[in-house]
Amino acid sequence: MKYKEYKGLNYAEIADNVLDKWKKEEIFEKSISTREGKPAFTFYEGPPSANGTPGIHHVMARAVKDIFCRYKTLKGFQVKRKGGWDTHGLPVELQVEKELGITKEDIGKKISVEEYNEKCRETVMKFKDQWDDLTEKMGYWVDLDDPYVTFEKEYIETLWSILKELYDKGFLYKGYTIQPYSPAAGTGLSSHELNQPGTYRDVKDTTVTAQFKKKGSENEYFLAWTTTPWTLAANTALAIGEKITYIKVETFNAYTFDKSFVILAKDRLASYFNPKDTDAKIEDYNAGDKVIPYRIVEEFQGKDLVGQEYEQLLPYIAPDGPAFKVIPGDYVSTEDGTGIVHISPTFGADDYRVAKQAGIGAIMVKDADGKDAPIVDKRGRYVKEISDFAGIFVKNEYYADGEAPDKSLDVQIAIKLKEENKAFKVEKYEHSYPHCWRTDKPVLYYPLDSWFIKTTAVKDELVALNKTINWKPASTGTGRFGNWLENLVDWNLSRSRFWGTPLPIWVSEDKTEQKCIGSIEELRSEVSKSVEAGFMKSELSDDFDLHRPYVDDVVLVSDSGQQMLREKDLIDVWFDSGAMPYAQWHYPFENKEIFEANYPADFIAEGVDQTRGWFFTLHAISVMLNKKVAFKNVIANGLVLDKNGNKMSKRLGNAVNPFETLEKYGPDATRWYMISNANPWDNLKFNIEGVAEVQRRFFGTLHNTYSFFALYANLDSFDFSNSEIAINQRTESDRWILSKLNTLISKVDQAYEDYEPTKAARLIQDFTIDDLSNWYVRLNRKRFWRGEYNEDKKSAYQTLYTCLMTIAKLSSPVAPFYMDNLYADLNSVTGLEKYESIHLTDFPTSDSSMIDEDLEARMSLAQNISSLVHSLRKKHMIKVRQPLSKILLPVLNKSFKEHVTAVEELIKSEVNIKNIEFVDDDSVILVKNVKPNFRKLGQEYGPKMKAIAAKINQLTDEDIATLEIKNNLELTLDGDSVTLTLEDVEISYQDIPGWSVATEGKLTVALDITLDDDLRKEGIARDLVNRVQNLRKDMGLEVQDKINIRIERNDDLVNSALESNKEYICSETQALSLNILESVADGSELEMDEYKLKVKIEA
RNA sequence: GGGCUUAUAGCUCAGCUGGUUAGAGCGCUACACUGAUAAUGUAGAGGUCCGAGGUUCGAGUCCCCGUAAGCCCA
Repeated sequence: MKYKEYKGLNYAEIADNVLDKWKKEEIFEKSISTREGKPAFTFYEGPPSANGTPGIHHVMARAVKDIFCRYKTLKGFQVKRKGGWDTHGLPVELQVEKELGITKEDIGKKISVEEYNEKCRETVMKFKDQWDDLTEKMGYWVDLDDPYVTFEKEYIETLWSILKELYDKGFLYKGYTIQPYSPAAGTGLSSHELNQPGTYRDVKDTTVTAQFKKKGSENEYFLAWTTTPWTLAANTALAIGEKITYIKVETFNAYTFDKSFVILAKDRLASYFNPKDTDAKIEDYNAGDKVIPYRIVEEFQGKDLVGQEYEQLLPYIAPDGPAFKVIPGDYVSTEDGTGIVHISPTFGADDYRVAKQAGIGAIMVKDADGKDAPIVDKRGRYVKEISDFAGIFVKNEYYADGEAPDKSLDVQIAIKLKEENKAFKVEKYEHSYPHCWRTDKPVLYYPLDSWFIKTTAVKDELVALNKTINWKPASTGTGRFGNWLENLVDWNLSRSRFWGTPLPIWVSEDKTEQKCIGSIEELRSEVSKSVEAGFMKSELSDDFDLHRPYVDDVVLVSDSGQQMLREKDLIDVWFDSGAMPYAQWHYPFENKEIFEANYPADFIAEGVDQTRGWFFTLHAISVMLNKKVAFKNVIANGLVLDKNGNKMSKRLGNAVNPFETLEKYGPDATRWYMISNANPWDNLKFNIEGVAEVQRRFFGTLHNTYSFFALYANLDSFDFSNSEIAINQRTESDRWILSKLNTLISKVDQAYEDYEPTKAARLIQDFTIDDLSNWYVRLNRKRFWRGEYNEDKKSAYQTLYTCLMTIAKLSSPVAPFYMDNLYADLNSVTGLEKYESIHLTDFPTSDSSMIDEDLEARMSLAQNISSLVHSLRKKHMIKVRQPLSKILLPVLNKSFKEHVTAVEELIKSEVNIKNIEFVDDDSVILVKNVKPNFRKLGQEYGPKMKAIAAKINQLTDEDIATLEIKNNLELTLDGDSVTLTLEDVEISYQDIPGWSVATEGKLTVALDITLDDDLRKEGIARDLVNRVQNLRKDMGLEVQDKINIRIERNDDLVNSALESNKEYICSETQALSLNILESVADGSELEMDEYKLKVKIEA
C-alpha cells in the first residue's frame, strides 16, 4: 500500500470526493451515534429564513458554528444539532405583496387571507434547495432531515403553551405604545411604511419655545421648544441631559415685556439672545424696547435640575399620576431647541419611555367606552375637555378641502401662550416630518393598543443572569446587550399582520373576560363548550390550522356565557425563534427528556445584529419561564463586507457569490481564510485574493510537506509497522519539532476551548509553515532521501508522520474536507487508527513530557545564528554553496555555550561552515556596548532615569569592565551618587575588529570569510553537484536512477577539486563513475561563477 | 440623538500587565538558494501607530475630548 501521490491538486475536487464519502458512509450521523452515552454539548441553530438566497456571510456564520460543534465532538461530547427554518414574519409578507402586486389593504379584499397565507407558506421555502446545497458544500454539519419549522402546528402549539404560562404568571398585558399613526387613514403605520421613499418631507411649522413656570418662584421659567405646539396640553414633564450645562438668564419677555428668569442649556444661549445685546443694561430696559438685555446669573449641571417642579402649562386636564417635574432624558441634546425637552407621554415614543422610567403620568381622558384615551381622538381632533379648542383638528391638513381655519391649532395655541406670558419665542421652522404614504397627510405619533410581555418585571434577573454568559466578544455582552437590558422596556408582542403565530387570547364582548389558550387540546374543549352554547356550529377538526383566518373564526364562550372573539394580533416573529429551545422538540407535549438534556445551550453563534433579536428573545423567554440562561457561550460575529469595507449588496453588484467561491477555491480554503484572517466578531473585509493566498501559503505548504513525506516514505515503504522509536533515541531536531508540536496541541486546544478560532487557526498555520516546513523539513531533507533505511530514517518518518497527522486533527474543525482527506491518505497506509473519518477521532492530547523548553530555546538560537550568517554571506556575496571555515560567537552566559554546542551540527550544515568557535567574555578583542535597562531603572529611580540613562550611554570601556568585575559602579549626577549593578544595564558585543560581524539583539556572530584552496575546491564540487542535479532533472531522471559522468579537463584547481571530492560528488548525484577526460565532445557547457565545464551525463 | 465596535506599512493583521530601534504575511525591488520547486532564504524601500489634550522619567498601549467607518436602537 502506497501513500497517495498527487500530480495536480484540485481542492474543490477533494472536497467533492470527501463529501461523497461522508454521505455514503454517513459520517455525520456516526459522529453523533458513536458518542451515544457521552456528555451532551448542546448547540442551538438560529433558524435562517429561506425566502432569500444565501450569501457569503452565511458561510462565515455557519463556519463558526460548525467549528465548535466539530471540536466538541472530537473532545468526546455528543453534539446534536437540529436544523431549523424561520418562516413567519414581515419579510415574507412583503415579498409576497410584491410578487402579487398588492398592498396590505388588499389582503382580505382582493385576495383572501387564506390564499394569501398559502402563498406565504410557499414563498418562505422558495430557496430551501439553495440553502441545503450551501450547507452541504461548505461542510456545515446540521441535521437537515428533521428540522424544526416555525409554521408547523406543533411548533405553534409550543408557542401557545409558553404564552399561556407567561399569561398565567401575569407577564402578558394589554397596554399602549406610541406608534406612527395616520388619522386620515385611521391606521397605524409600520416602520417599513415610514421608510418608504417620499415619506419624509420638509414642512414649515409654527414652533413655540414655551415658558414653564418653576413651582414656587415669582418669575422663573424653564424654556422648552416644540415643533408640535398642540402637544403642549399633554405635557407632564420636562427632560434635560444630565451632563449638559444649563444657565439661568435674567431678561424680559418679548411679548409681555415682563421681567423673567429663564433656564436653558448654556450652548443654546446664542440661539435665543443676540450677543450684541449683551451691553444693554437690565436696569435701562423699558417695555417695548427692541433691544432686550440679558444677563447670565447662574450656572448648573443638568443633574442638579432633576426633580424640580413646575406649574402645568395648559391646565385643562389633571394628570393621571405624578407630573410636572424635571426628569433626565438620555436623548436630550443641544443641537437645537433649548436643551430642555417638553415631554408628552401620549405623543412621542421617547417621551413615553423616559416618562415611564421616571414614574411620570400622562394627560388622559375617558373615551365613549370609558377607556383611557389621549387628548386627540382617532380622527386627529382635540377632545371636548380641551374647552378652548374642542373639536379642532391638530393639523390643518386633516380638514377636508376648503374647511381648514385660517389659523391652525398650533397658531391659535401660540397666540394664547403669548397672551398669558407663557411663550418665550414663536417662530416658523422648516424641518422634515413623516407623512402617510397613502393619504399624503402628516403622521401623528399616537398611543395604540398592543399586547406586551412584561420583561421589565424580570429585569434584575435578566441582567444578573446575563453576567453569567460568556460573550465573545465580551463587550457585546456587557455593552451592547448589557446596557440595553439596563434600560429595558416591555416587549411589544403585537403585530397587525396575517402570516404569523396568532395570539391565543380570546376576549369577551364587554372586554371583562379573557381566556388564553395553551394547547390544541384546550382549544378543542373550549370549542366544544362554545358549540354547546351555540356560538360554534362544529367541533374543532383534527387537521385544524392554527393560522389566520381559521383561528379568527373560532368563537369561544366565557365563563359567564358571553361570546368571546380572538384578539386579532399576531405575535412578534422573534418570539417564534426565541422559543426554539422548547418548540423545536414540541415540548412540553413531547420529548421531555431530550429537551431537558439539551437545555440550556452550551453554545450559540449568530451575527451581532441579532443582539436585540434572537439573543434577547432566547434570553428573555428562558429567564421568564425558568429563571435560567438559554445559552452559556455565545459568539456574536461581525459582518462580511466587500474588500473595500463596504456593505455587500446585490444592488451594488459587490456581493460575493458563495457557490462560485466554494467552487473555485474549495470550502476549506474559504473557511480557513474567513477564520484566520480576522476574529469572527470583527467585520471581515472579504477579499477573494486572501482566499487564494491562504490556499497557496497554508494548504500549499501543508500539501508540499505531505507530498515530500509520501514520495520518500513510498520509496522506503514506511508504514509505521515498526514500533515507535523512543523519544530519547531521536535526533535533536526530531525532539524539537515534537516539543513544538505538543506545545501547539495545548495552545490550540485552549484556543478552541476559549472560543477563539482565529487564534487556533493562526497557531496551526504558523507551526505548519515556519516550524515544520521551513525549518524541520528543510533541515532534515537529507535524512529522508539519503542512506539506508535505518533507525535515524525511521525516526524522521515517524516524526514527520506524527506532525502531519496531528495538524490534520487540530485543523479538522476548520478545514473539515481537506483534513479528512489528509487523514485518510496517511492512515490508509499505516492503519494505525480504526476510524473511518478524522471527524470520528479524538482530539490530540498534549504530552507535557515531550515539551522541552530548553530545547526550543536552543533551536531558536540556532535559527537566529543561521539567519545572521546568511545575512553576512549575503553582504559579502558568498553563496551558501561555498563552504567557509568558521564563525566566532561571543559567549553571552554559561548556558549559551552548551546550547549552541547542542545544535552545532544543525548550524554548520544549514549555513555551510566547518567550525564554530567561542570567544570568551573577557576576551580583549570584543567591543562592548552597554544599554540602560529601562524597565529596571524606571522602577528604581523614576524621574532620575533620564539622567542616569544618559550617563550609561557615555560609559567607557574601563567603566564597563569595572562594572562587570565588581558588579557595581558609582555614578554621580547633580551631586547625587547612584550605584549601578549589572542588572541595571544590558551588555552586548557590538563588534569584533577585523571580522565581519552581524548583531541581532544580544546575539553577535562573526564570520571568517577567508577562502583557502580546500574550501574553494569543495565549493567547486558543490557547484558541480548542483549543476548535475539540474541536468538530471532536465533529463527527466527519477531520484533513484544511476548515472555516469564525464567531464572535460579544466584548469588545475578545478581538476583537483573534482578529484578530491569525487566520492562526495558521486554519492550526491547517484553517479556510478566520474571521469575527467581530455575532451568531451558531446557534453553540455555548464556556466559556473568563474569556470565553464563541459559535462556529459549518461543514464 | 444614544449604545457598542473598529482605526498600526500599499493590502490583511499581530503588538501580553506602559520600557525607548513598532512587528508578521502578502505585494514591490535586488540578490541568492534549488532532488519539497506554482516553493525557499537574505536584504531594501514603505509608518505623524486617526487627531488634539492629559497622566508618567517613559504612551501604539492608560485617561479625557474629538474625527471617520460600521452595526443596533431611537
